[in-house]
Order: sequence, then structure tokens, then C-alpha cells
Amino acid sequence: MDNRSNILSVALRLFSRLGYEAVGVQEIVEEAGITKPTLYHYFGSKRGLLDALLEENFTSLMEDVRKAADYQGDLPMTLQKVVETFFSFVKNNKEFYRMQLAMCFSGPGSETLEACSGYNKEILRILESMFMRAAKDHGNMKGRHRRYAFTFLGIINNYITLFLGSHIKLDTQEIFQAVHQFSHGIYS
Amino acid sequence: MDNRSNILSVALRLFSRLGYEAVGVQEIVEEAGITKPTLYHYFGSKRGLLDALLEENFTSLMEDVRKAADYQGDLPMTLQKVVETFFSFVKNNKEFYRMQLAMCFSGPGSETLEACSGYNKEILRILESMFMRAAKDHGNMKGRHRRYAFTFLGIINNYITLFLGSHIKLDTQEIFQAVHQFSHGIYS
DNA sequence: ATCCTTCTATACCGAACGGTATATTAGCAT
DNA sequence: ATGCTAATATACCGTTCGGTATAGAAGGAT
Repeated sequence: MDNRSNILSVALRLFSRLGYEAVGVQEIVEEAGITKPTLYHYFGSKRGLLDALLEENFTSLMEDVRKAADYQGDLPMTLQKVVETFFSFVKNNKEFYRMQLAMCFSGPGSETLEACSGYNKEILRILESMFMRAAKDHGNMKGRHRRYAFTFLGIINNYITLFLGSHIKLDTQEIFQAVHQFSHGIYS
Repeated sequence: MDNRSNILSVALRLFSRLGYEAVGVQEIVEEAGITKPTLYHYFGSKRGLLDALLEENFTSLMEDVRKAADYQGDLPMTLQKVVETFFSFVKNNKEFYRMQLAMCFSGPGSETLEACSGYNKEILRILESMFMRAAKDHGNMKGRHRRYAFTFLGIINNYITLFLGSHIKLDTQEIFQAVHQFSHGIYS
């Protein structure tokens, strides 16, 4: 593996375990078996390294979610596909999703929240526009798109959190449950 | 206000905004208008300060939750009282709950997670034992206490997160919704 | 062969980190 | 008054922080 990829993978592991602020650049380069100038050659700064990490992984996740959230008249199926997409992504990118989740919940003035808030807003936009298109066929959903997006993502992240804590497996039954739990909030 | 309380309040504000790791002791004492030895006199270390913060606030929260979670035959009412208790606590302790939530989601090897995991386990224990007592009257709940506790707390934290982001108000209607959303997961 | 670019290491920077040795002040009990 | 304790400040500790100036390899293009 080349140095750049190696740095990214080591940084992801450390950030997700200890948190971005708690990890020093020195720690990363030692673990990666290189020296600081190499890291700074590729990423310019510690923050640049974080940004590269977020960019690469979020791009892939958002691509998947965009495909899954393409509503074509069958809302339950679309929701199921979205949940399935998230769960599948998380299974293949546990460390990244754990890091990202931690950053979402960091304080409103923190660098980590600022770094990932743009990506999360984009994901919410994707979900919101899915609900907007669905609202044309479900009159009672009108004007609640944003709220639905927040709640839906919240439920998904609940399940993912349980998975990351080894409390559930994230199988097909769980996909169904997540959709079901959310749907109940819509139709009642 | 005495120095000790002042330090606690300044630290809580900074920790909740920037994150524990991102805040320096120097920053705290400057904001509080004192010097380092004063802080170290009262709390011994930066970590000791965090522990004191967690101890004081969690003790109060857990006391409230324990009272609310005292199941006496009416599960929906008990659930409602628990949600109400959380919401009311959060309204009066926004900064603390935001900090605590961030710490819950920090990496599995981080100091912040270690600092608050004990308290969260205790809260989960309280909820779990509530569900265990309720299971005597609801046969279909048996063996799922832990999972119910996780899910219930997850939904509550969803609503709280939306509140902390100024997306909802956390009023009585929201209490009802949270209970409703969770209950659907039980009875179906 | 030489030049240019890319990549990497040695060695270092000033600043900030968490923490403390020492001394002084204030209040209180004797 | 004296001595004891709690509380506070000045000034400093060694370490680590993120980041960099400089120079040497390495490799391809001319």
C-alpha cells in the first residue's frame, strides 16, 4: 500500500477509536511508519487529512444513498432500500461511520462538527427531497419533509449505534423494523 | 458565586461547545478569572474536573429518572413520565446533556467515553428493570428488556438531539409522539 | 549526464499542553 | 499573638502540540 492510503487508514483507525482532537500527528506517523513531512506533503495539515478522509468516504456513501432514495411511487420499498444502503455501508465502513457519528454529536463550536456538517446536510437534503416527491402521492405528508428526514435518519442511526456497540446484527429483520418504526410516525 | 461553582459552570460551557479534548485548562481558568492552582486545588486534574461535572449532573438526572421509572401497572403512563423527565431535565440542563451526548458517541478507546459510560449503563439499568417489572403483566415483552431499554433511550435521545438543534420544542405533543413511536415497536 | 519533479527524512520551531513548587493571603481556633 | 488550614497567585516544569526549513533520494524526460 502506498504512503497516502496507509496514512488515511491509520488516521481513520485512530480518529475513530480516540477522537480527532485526542490523536496527535506524531502518533499517526509513528503508527504508519513514516515521518511528519510525508504526511504534510500529502495533506497539508491535520485538518486537511481529516477533510480527505471525510470527502472520500462521504462521497461513496452519498452516491449509494442517492441511488436508493430515488422514489418512483413505492414509498415503503424506497425507505427499505435506503435503510439497506446505510446498513450495508456501515458494515463495510464501521470505523468511518463511528468517527462520523461522533463528529455529528460534537459541540456546536467544534472543528469536528464544522468538518462534517456539510456532508450531513447533504444527506438530509437527499432524504428530504425523497419525502417531497413522495408527498405528491401522500397528501398527509405535506410540509413535514424536513422533519421526516431528521426522524428517519435518527432511527437509522439508532440502529447503527446499537450495531456498533455489538447489541444487534443489522440483518433484514432489523431493516424491516426500522422502516416500520418510522412509518408508524408518518401514518398516525 | 464561589470559585468552585464558577469553574464548574465555565468548564461545562466550554466542554459542551468545543469538546473536552479541545479545551485547555488555561482557557478555563482565564474565562473563570482565576489561575491554575485554584482549579487544581478543587479538582486535582482536568479529568477530576470532568468527573465532578458528570457526578453532580448525572446524580440529579438519575434521581429523577428512577422516580419516573417506578412501574406500578400502567406502562404507557410510566413511559410518558420517563420521557417527560428527560425532556424537562434537558430543558434545564442543555449544556450538560449536549456534552454528555457527545461523550456517549466518542470512540471506544476515548477518555470521554470511559468517563461517562458508567452513568449511562446505570440509566440503562434503571430502564431495563422498569421493563422487567412490566414484563410480568405483558408476556410478549419477556427476554427483551435490554433491547427495549436501548431503543427507548435511543428514541428519547433522537428527540433531544432535534431539540438541541432547535428543530423541535419538546412539548407535550412530542412526549406523546416519542412514547407512541416506541410503543409501536413493542406491541407489533 | 543532467535536469526537473515527486517524495521522504533529519532536525528543528514557537506555542500550548497538563501540572506543580513555592509563597502569600485570609480566616479561624487556641 | 500564634499556629493551623484552606485558598489563591507567581512563576515555572518537562512534554507534546501542529507545523516547517532544508536537504537528500528516486525516477523519468531530455
